[in-house]
Amino acid sequence: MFVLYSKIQTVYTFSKYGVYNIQIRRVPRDYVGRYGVSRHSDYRVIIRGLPFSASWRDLKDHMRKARDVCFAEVFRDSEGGEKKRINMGRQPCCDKNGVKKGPWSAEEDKKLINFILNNGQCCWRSLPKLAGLLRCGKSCRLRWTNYLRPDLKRGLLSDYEEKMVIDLHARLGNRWSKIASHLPGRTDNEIKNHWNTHIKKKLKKMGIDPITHKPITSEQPNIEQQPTKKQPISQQEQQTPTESTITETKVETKQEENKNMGTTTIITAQSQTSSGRQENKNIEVNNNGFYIDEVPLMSPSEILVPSESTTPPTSSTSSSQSSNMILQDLQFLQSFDNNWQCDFNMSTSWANDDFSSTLDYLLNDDSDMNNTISLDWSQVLEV
DNA sequence: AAGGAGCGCAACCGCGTATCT
DNA sequence: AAGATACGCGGTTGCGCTCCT
Repeated sequence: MFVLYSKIQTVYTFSKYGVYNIQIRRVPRDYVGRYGVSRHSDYRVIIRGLPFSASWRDLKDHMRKARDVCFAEVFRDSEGGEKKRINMGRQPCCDKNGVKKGPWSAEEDKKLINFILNNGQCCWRSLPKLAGLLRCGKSCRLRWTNYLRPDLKRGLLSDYEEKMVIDLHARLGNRWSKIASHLPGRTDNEIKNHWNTHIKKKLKKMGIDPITHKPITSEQPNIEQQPTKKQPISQQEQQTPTESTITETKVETKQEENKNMGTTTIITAQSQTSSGRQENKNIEVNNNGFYIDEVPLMSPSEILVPSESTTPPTSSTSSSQSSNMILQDLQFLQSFDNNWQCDFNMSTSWANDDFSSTLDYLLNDDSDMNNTISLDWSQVLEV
C-alpha cells in the first residue's frame, strides 16, 4: 500500500463511496508553516476527503466505507519537488479534444472488459486513461452498464417482464432506472427503448393511454403529460391502479424499517396471463432492493482478493471488524504495490522493514485515537 | 432495383445532485 | 462558501437495417 517515495508519493484509491487518497510524503522544508504542515510533521498522511484535523476514528470510518476499493492509480510528482499544492480542484473527466465518439469497436470493448474484470468497476474518470481508451469516462460507463456487463440479459423482454414494466411505469412514471432495478439483467436504457418502440404502441392499440394508463376516451385531449420524477409521488399514486398491480406499497415501508438489517422482503406481483388467468409471482428482494435471484455484479473485492475470505461483515460497528476491513484495504493496496508496473524510485530511506512496521502498527492497533492523523502518523512514520 | 420511410437500439446530451478543493 | 467537476438519470439523436412502394 505505502509506496514510499523520497519526494512525494500519492496513492489514489477509489470506491463507490467516493475518492480519497493516501499520501505519505516527506514534507519539503519550505512547506513547514503552510498547508497545515507543522514543524514536527516530517511525514504526513493525508486522507483525501478528510480534513487535516480528522481523528483516527474518522480515518477508520473512512477506510471502512472504502473497503471495496477496487483499483488505485499512482502518480509521481515531477522532478524537483512540489512547489504548489497538488490536487486542487477535480480533474476534468476527459480531454475533450482527444476523445473518440460514436460506436465502440471490438478492440475498445475488449480493453474495457479486460480492465474492469481485472480492476473492478469504479472511477470512470480515470478509467479510460488507465485502460488505454480514447473515450470519455461517461462513455465507458454507458458502454459497460448498457452493453458489456456480464449479467445482462439479451433479447426481447418476455411477456412477464413487459407486464412488469407496464405496472411499474404506471406507478413510477418515466423513472427508468427505478423500473430497471426491478428487472434483473435489464438496463434502464433497454427498458426505455423497449417502452418507446414496443409497449407504447401496444398500449395504444389496446386503447390504453401509455401516459396515464387509463382507457383512451374520445374527449381526452392528447396532451403529452406524464408522470415524471418531478411530479410528487403522492400525486402519482392517486392515479387509478391498473388491471394488474404490484403490491409494493407496504413493501417499501417494510424495506425502510429493515434498512440496516439485511433482511429479505417478498414482493407479490399480480399479473394477468395472456389467457386471462390471474397469476401471482413472489419475488424476493433484499433490503438493498436487489433481487435475490439476480446474477450479482462481480464485486471489486471478489476480483482483487479472490483467494481470501473477503465477505465484508454486515455490521460496521465492531472495532475488530473495522480492523479487518482496513486489513483488506491494505492487502489489496499492498498487492497493488507489488504488481503495479510503474517505475518509481523507492527511496532508500524507506526500506521495506520500516514499511512493514508501519503496516503492523496499523493493523494491530485497534484503539480509537483521538489525536489528529498528522500527529499520529508523524510518530508512526518517524525515521 | 432503387430510394424513401420507418424502426430499433446504441450512444450522446444536458440537467440535477453530490462531492471535492 | 464558492466554484469546479464527477456521476447518474431521463430525454433525444443518429445510424444501420428492413420494409414498402
